Amino acid sequence: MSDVTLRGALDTLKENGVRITPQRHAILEYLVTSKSHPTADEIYKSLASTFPNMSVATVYNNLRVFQGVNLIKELPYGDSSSRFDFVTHDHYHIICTECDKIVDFHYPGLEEVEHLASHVTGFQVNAHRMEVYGTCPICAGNVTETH
Amino acid sequence: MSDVTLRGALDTLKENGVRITPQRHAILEYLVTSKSHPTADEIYKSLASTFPNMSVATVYNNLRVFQGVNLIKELPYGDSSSRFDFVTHDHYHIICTECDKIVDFHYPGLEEVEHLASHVTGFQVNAHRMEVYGTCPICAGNVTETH
DNA sequence: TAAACTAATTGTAATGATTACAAAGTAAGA
DNA sequence: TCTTACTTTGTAATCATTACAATTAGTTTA
Ligand SMILES: [Mn+2]
Ligand SMILES: [Mn+2]
Ligand SMILES: [Zn+2]
Ligand SMILES: [Zn+2]
Repeated sequence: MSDVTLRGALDTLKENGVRITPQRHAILEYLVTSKSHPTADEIYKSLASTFPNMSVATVYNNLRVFQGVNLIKELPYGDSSSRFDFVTHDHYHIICTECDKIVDFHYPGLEEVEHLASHVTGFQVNAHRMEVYGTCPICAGNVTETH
Repeated sequence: MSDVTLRGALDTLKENGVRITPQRHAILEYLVTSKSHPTADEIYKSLASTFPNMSVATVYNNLRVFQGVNLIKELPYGDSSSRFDFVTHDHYHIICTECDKIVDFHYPGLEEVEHLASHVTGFQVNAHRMEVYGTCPICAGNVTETH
């Protein structure tokens, strides 16, 4: 099924006239299959064995290309490096402030907030971002490690 | 009235055993009176005339001290520098993606999202962040400049 | 196909915000 | 006063990201 997702992503590139190079294919595949939210450096390091000569600049370049055609979203964080999320459907993130784990969750209906914000500020609204912070079950000690 | 706010902030420092140095007083005053969301560098530059010898490290150090006693909040952004918000009451931000203007707005009741997130992920929830992005009236050209 | 043009990658230097750290200064207590 | 902890300062280091020039690869044109 992530096979299908990858194929769809490659189609999107084609439709937008973006060449599918081996590097792009590999970066995209990594984003789709690793269901995590990797940093540019994580992608770079993970592909180093397959592409020993790939430049870190190539990773950044192509992450920007992918953002340009809405295949991925950047999650910028102030202190550390940005993380990248392959876009399937809209969702939010909850982040453990102890171990930095990021978990997806769904919540409907924050368009209401967008409307209100637009109404009281006069802005034209395009998007919003929302993140919940807390402690994950493992860090909270509520869960016995699997053995 | 921002006089009162500043005095309250200084009290908070005292209560927490944090010394009130001239630099701390000035940085805090700047945060309270400028109702904006300044960067560390903006604070540093604005106080340069009064404190020609103040180090930029002092600004960062004290911004962290103020965060420690919940007087201010950091708004980290991936690409550019963090902005700092003097904490009065809870509110959200709407940000113009053209000119980077930040405007406060209020919205009640996102505790519901926290609850749901906690329920579906098992996290203990502490906080959330939410920002709306769009185009401000001036950048959208809906407003004639004041003259 | 060869030449010409365009897009993509690479390597490396530069940028810029933030932090680390050591030295010097300042307040406070015994 | 002596001692200790706290604070500031100046500067070097860090680290993610970007800029840029050179090289390579792909595509179009003749
Ligand atoms: Mn996600
Ligand atoms: Mn604010
Ligand atoms: Zn955790
Ligand atoms: Zn604007």
